[in-house]
Amino acid sequence: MPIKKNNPLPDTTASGSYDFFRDVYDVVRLIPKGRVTSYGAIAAYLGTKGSARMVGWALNHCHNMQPEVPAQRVVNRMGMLSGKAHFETPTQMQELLEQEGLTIKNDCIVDFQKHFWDPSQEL
DNA sequence: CCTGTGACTGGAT
DNA sequence: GATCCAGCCACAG
Repeated sequence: MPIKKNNPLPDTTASGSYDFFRDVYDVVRLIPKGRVTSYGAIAAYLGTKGSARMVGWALNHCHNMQPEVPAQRVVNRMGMLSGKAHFETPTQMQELLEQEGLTIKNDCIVDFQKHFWDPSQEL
């Protein structure tokens, strides 16, 4: 179930209809430090299972978002940093994760399963 | 309105 | 196993 709480994002973006985005950002912000989740898990939690791409697409717009979204904690189901290219520098995503106590090897989170955080199970 | 494009995923090949 | 393939759906042009 979507979070649907009153979370007034600065919005702007003219187009309106930012419900999906807002929900994605809300869930991502709830990911505990040092834990990670997958696009699919978030999509499933929001009730749009199978639309993991939308989650990734939403995160692609999180750069100008306030408050900031810890997008580094969202990776694909294999635990790979598939979105690192979309950060300010290609190494920032890995560095951020390492700062949170995770180990990255070959763009892959070591013991991904161990640090996995499933919103539909934890929330 | 129609088309192309994804920070993805699960099942088929 | 590794790869391919087809859904997925919001958005920009």
